[in-house]
Amino acid sequence: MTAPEQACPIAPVVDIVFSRWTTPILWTLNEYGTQRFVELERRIGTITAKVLTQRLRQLERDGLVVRTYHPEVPPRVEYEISELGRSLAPLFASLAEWSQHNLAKVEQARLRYDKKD
Amino acid sequence: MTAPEQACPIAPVVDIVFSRWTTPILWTLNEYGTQRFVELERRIGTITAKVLTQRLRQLERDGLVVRTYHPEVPPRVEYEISELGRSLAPLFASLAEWSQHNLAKVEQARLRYDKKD
DNA sequence: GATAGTAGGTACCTAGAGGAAAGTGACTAT
DNA sequence: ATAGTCACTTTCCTCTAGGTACCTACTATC
Repeated sequence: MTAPEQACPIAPVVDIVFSRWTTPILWTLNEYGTQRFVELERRIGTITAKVLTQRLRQLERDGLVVRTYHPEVPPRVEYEISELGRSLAPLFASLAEWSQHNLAKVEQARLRYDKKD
Repeated sequence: MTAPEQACPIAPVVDIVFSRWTTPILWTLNEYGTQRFVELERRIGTITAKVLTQRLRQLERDGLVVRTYHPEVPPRVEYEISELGRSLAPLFASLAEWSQHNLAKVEQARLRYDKKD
């Protein structure tokens, strides 16, 4: 299901970086630094523990997040953004800037489209 | 289903720009210029007509794509990227560059992760 | 009469993503 | 003895994105 985008050279990186929940997780880790599981869970708010686990595993596998397990009681696990993950920061900043300048235009386009017809 | 990401200021723009199939469509329109429906369909390859229609409508509604209908027989419809859509070009270029430098690192991280354990 | 091309629309069906809720294990605090 | 904490895991359920197949209207071609 990931194959179809041979027409687009950025498709693979989009799959990795912009799949569901990855940007809130990476953003939060980059913004607030190293965090434990429940901290992430609370800050992101509406994500369920199961999905958060899945996404963190995927991000760890892709090398964007570093997971450190401390075998204490109760267990403690810390997540931090990796160097590779941090290399996405300027990209995210560009996105935020585009958003600031152009999100309103998208809204206006939607209003126009929905009004007529 | 779009609400949960209040923790992340780029979440709205990610929803608009990086939802499924949008990058291949925008990329193709930007690369090859104005095109008809079947041209897009063939170039992207594995997309079905129904989904392509859905995505094009969404992109048109968001103001990223301009649709021009010529009431001839047989009907002719042309799609082109809008100015707002073109404003994404530098962003896509940054993504392509990140991809060139770091996609291999993601691959290596995956190999490491899958090997141990 | 049959077929193909054009740009879709519509109805039906299925696979998979994601949510809700409960369980786990080992220890601590009350 | 009970409840609570942490970081999940597991089971069950729902919902929707996307696929398949067929339909439209009109013309040209064989």
